Amino acid sequence: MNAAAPQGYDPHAFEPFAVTVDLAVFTVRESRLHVLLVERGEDPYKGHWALPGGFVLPSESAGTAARRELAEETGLTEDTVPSLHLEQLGTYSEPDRDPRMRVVSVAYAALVPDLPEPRGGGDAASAQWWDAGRLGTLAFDHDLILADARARIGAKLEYTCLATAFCPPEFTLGELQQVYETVWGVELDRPNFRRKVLATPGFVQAVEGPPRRTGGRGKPAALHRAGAATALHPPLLRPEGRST
Amino acid sequence: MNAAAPQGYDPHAFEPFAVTVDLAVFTVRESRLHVLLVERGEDPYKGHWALPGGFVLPSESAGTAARRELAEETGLTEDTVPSLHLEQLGTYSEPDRDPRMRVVSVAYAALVPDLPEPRGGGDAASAQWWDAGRLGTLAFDHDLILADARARIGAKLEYTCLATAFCPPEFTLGELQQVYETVWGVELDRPNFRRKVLATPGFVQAVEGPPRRTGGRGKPAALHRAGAATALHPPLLRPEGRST
DNA sequence: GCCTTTATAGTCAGAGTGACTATTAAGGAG
DNA sequence: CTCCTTAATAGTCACTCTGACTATAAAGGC
Repeated sequence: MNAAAPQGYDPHAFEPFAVTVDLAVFTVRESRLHVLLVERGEDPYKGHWALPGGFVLPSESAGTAARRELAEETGLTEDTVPSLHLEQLGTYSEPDRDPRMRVVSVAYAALVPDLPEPRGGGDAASAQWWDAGRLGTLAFDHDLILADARARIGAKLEYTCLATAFCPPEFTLGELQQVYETVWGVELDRPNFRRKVLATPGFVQAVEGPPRRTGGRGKPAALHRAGAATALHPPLLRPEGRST
Repeated sequence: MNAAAPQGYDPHAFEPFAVTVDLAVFTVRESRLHVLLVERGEDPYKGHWALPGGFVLPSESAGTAARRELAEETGLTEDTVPSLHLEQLGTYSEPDRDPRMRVVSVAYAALVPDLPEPRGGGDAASAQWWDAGRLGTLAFDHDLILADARARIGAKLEYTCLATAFCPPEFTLGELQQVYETVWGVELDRPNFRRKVLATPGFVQAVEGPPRRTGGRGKPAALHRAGAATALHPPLLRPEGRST
């Protein structure tokens, strides 16, 4: 049995699907990984929390739709969003994943710095940050998507410079280390982390001048910006085993 | 502008899409990376070569459809296919990627050992292996998909035990090294490669008994099987830079 | 001033790797 | 049968990177 001759299909013989995007938007707040969720107002799963998302419009690619949804849900202006890291995770297509109809969803993971509060331009009045470690059961297959997203992000921190996406434009190495410790759920040795980051060309660049960090106690830290590099070579491996 | 209230969509307000799967099926033949392609018999791109693929049926997930197509195109029996490595690459959804209609395609990469010849059970009479290094322009956005697939496979060889998927059930370390060299396009030092593979628990396991490889000249090599491990820790990094 | 906290500098041993050299065991040519 | 070639396997050595520490510097709180 075959759906059609290879690529030589009849334009009228296709099955209609709805295509949506779902977003796993992560941030680090108070040393905890947080995810942006929206509360469902209708059945199915009324009252449950779900990943934000929506339909892919006829004129959009899935990536464009994801970026649009991200802007709406976070309340960020359209000119801030392009700088955010948005990454396609995978596509979820089990026939029964939505009880009402056949919906195929392209999942994206987004990494944002600690934002004020979600409510902004979008109509997602009930959007809210949740501690990713203390979640109940989400709607649809969003538990699975979220688990995949966390695994992917954790793995990507190992061999890319992605961690800076969680930080504000200027940050200290201590803050960057916090990102790793929070996402991986481990503690890292501070001098070793510092040595590794500084030894990787293009990971971070020191901000000139004597400006230093205020706020807490202890010696002020030098500020850094994200560098031009995207890959980490050799990688910064997690203490224990791996995932993937 | 928003496609719908977050997840609270009207079942009738969706846009219809066709959903297909495209497969990048790789193998290593004669020290060259090969891809399985099919020739298009109809416009658009009539006469061009394309990745095999087809529609996702109403009762299937994309993964199920990909596995079905893989069985059809390679002519492998249904009971062999489950053991093959099949991995979701990503979803391609540019609005104009198919000139006839809106088609969203979920791409998969498959790794198979060197098979006799594709033609088998399927109706893909024109399926054929092509040297991945000497390809013309493919139909649709399949050049992009194929490039992404090669990048993904190359990266995965670094930190997973995936290379054994290209090998027959029993193989020599030299054959395994060939896989790395072919996919990465580099030469590796034989003793070092051997040391690394044997030092990774669960990567390969020696086949008992004195049986040894016949065929070529030179000292016979011990045979191995794929081990239980899936991750490579620490990774086997490519000599030069990275991709991703 | 003294203690606490955090940033930064530096040390040292062990694991892992790249670049080699050496040895063993086959087939093929004379 | 030998010698030569080829490929597998064993072993060496230096260098890099990392984990585990120790030490110093610079802030705030008391």
